[in-house]
Amino acid sequence: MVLSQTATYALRATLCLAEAEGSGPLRVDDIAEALTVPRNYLSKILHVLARGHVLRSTRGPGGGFQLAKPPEELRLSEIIGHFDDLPEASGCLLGRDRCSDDDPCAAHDRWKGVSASVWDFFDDTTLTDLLKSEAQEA
Amino acid sequence: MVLSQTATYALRATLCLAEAEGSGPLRVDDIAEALTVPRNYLSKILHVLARGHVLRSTRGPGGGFQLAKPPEELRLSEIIGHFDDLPEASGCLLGRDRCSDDDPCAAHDRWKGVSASVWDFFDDTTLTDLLKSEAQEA
DNA sequence: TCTATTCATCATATTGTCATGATAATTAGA
DNA sequence: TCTAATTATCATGACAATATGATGAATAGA
Repeated sequence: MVLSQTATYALRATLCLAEAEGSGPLRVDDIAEALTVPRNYLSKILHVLARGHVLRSTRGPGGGFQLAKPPEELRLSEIIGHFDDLPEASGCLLGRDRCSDDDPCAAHDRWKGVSASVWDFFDDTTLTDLLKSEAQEA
Repeated sequence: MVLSQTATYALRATLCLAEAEGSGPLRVDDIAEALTVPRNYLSKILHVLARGHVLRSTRGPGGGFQLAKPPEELRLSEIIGHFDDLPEASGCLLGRDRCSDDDPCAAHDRWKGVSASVWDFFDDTTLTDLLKSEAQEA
């Protein structure tokens, strides 16, 4: 997989919260059930996103998780970046510590463009973009 | 990192063997030292590549590893595919079991093109392509 | 203030990746 | 045939990612 299991869960959960935008917080239990994802594990993931100001959490009755900002402002990179190294940060394809235009590895020139297109995807796409695609289905 | 440590070692090792193309087999010890990579671990990796007909191994004095075919015919996908799931095979960004044009996830349409460009890179680039880039360096 | 609800956190288990060290099997050449 | 060289394989360990279960802390509402 391109993304870790953890990042995938995070993405699906925020997408789920984006769909429910405006109708109050969702409980971990409900999200976990909707996504068929381990409850406590998801809880920790959502907690990370809350600490990272992607979500807001409220405890007690009626509590749960909500998006911290409108879905059209939430880029996939903001979500995934809390769990996986994004291509931009993941550096050299051949694992060199430093690899730049000035000091390139054998793959640098060819890999650079591909790597950038992946980064651009994660950084340009918002939750709203994904919701739109979903709405277009069928 | 995009590639696992293991796949990175495999790629660097085959690149090393491509450079030495024609001058007889290289020993694991020498490759491991040249790449600063754990010896026994690399041994296992090279063994996998030999089983996968990417390399040929010969035991005993004067033995070692060589490419099983000329470097211009060896695509990165053939090497990496023995260790990592390539984007083509890694499926849905959101981790769905099945995700296709007919039954797409929310990210499918937008991710498809990016994913394909990554796959194309690994499947179109040969060891010779990388050696050429290296030669162009300063 | 009490209680039920809900997130937060801790302790632990499981699995896969990365890595090391020791030994077996094969082979070229003396 | 013997020996040294070299890959092949086995046993094991460290560590991170994934996952489970139990308990703590905060809060809305009675």
